[in-house]
Amino acid sequence: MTNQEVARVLAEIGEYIQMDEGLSFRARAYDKAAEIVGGMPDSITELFKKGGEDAVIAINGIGKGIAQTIAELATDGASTMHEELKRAMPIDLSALRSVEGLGPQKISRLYKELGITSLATLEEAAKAGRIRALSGFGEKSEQKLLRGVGFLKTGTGRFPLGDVLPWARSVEKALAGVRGVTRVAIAGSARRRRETAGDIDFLAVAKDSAAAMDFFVSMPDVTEVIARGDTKASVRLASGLTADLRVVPAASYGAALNYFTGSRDHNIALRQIAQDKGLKLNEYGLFRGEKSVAGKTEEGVYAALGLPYIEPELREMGGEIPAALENRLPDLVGYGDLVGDLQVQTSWTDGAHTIMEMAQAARAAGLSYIVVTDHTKRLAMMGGLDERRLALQGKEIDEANGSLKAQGIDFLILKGSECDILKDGSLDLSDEALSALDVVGVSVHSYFDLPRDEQTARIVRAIRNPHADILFHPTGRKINRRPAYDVDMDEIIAVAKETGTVLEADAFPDRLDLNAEHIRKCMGAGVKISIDSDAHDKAHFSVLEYGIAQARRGWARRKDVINAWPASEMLAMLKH
DNA sequence: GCCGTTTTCGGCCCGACTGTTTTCAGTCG
Repeated sequence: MTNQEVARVLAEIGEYIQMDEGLSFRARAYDKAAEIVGGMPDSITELFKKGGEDAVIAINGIGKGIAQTIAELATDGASTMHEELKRAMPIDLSALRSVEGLGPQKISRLYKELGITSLATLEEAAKAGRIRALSGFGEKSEQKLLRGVGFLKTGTGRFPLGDVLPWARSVEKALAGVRGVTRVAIAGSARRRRETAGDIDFLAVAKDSAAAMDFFVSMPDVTEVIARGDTKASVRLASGLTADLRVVPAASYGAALNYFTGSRDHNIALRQIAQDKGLKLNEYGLFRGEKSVAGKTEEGVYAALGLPYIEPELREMGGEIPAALENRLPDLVGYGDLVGDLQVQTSWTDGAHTIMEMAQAARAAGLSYIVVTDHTKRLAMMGGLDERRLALQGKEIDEANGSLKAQGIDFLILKGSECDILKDGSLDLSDEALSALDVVGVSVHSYFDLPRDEQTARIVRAIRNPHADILFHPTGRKINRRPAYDVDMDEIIAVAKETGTVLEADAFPDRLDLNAEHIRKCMGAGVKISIDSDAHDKAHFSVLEYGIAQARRGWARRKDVINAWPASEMLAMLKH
């Protein structure tokens, strides 16, 4: 069983408990355990198999009771408690739970009093007007549930950050122009730069919140106002995305920004620290009794808690609190730190622009070198380069460099390749052709369905090729389109460490491959990464930001990222 | 159900909004 599956069972048990007890501490314990297991980098069932129940109990937040459930899941693939709860109430809990406004207690009543077990039976009952008859429910709740079901049927989940951040920034700018608004910020998971967003949170400071609220609920793409109070509004957009706005006084800006940035668990940990110091932390500030101790700035809040400032990308309860307490937070790679781009395609294959056009665009984006990495012949559909055309391209690069130099422009175009990894792990170009290149990237574009062992062995063979410098988009996943191929990344990382191979963090918003967790593993193993745009168009250098964000989420420092180094140092590293 | 250099018992994060209430429960983040 995967950690996600175990987490789901634990969370469902927690929800069932909530049906009877409300959000009791027992229910919370299951909820919390689900969060912990879901966020663990290593397999909980493997941990149990190796270390027994004791190893599981050693995890903070998991005690004897929940460890027993985990033990059952690891050995039988099922938990008696969970099975009994499901038997007593055979409902599609996760589907019903995803309806806006429907929580455990209402779900329980709908089942007991109307026999509602699924989205279909919920919709039927609502349409027949049977829900409004229940005490505590009314016509409005019934309509809201109906809208909720309708929304789920249109089926949208989380949106790639690259799709929503530009929109969020435009709203941020517009909000800043609303009368009375003195500060605006994007908060939530978008500020933490999670690779996808389910909603977007905005925070504003305004003397009079009404104008900001009015603006927010009447933006052109709002299709539904879910809530609108004095200080908080929530809307649904045509795209399916939800957006929240919260307005706070200036004195609370830092505390509120911290609160609305999350993650939820990070906030809970901070409040725990506050509590231990006899303080109370909420979105309005940090208080000792009635007296405000901090709250105007985020830095001030952290400082008053005895912590250095923690960057939003780290606020995921991935060890940032202990690291902060011990003053060993990483000095993260910065958004302006990249000086080169090691994966760029041109019109020689499937790119839209010429080598020189891409070089000029990269320079305009603040870079001082690029590596031209067109596809190779195996990708015939894209006009992949064979050895002969690659040599011709090399001549064009020499000429382009000469022309830049003649104009006194300090910019370097390097020769490279996105060389295809064939089914058996051999490379698509001859050793002779590869040895003429400055940087050799290798990548998988076929046979995604190989068994795990075979896929891993194939990629290992490719990166063991002495010419291979970088493994491009190592897992092949495309967000919301296809999962990663089945590959043992721990093994790949171990071999990369041994061979000095660099692993790429492809910055393209639908790839973000490596993801933050894998980058974190690379950091742990001492494997270097490159953050590349995978640009196919002049406009694509802007996506580097998303790759940097994921690298920061993976605790990468500037010195861990080879294209944050000058070209000479980067090349010296690749050639050992 | 989990946890503990103040505790093995008695705590456990905190507040806004909605709808149905007539003082609050449920949900959400």
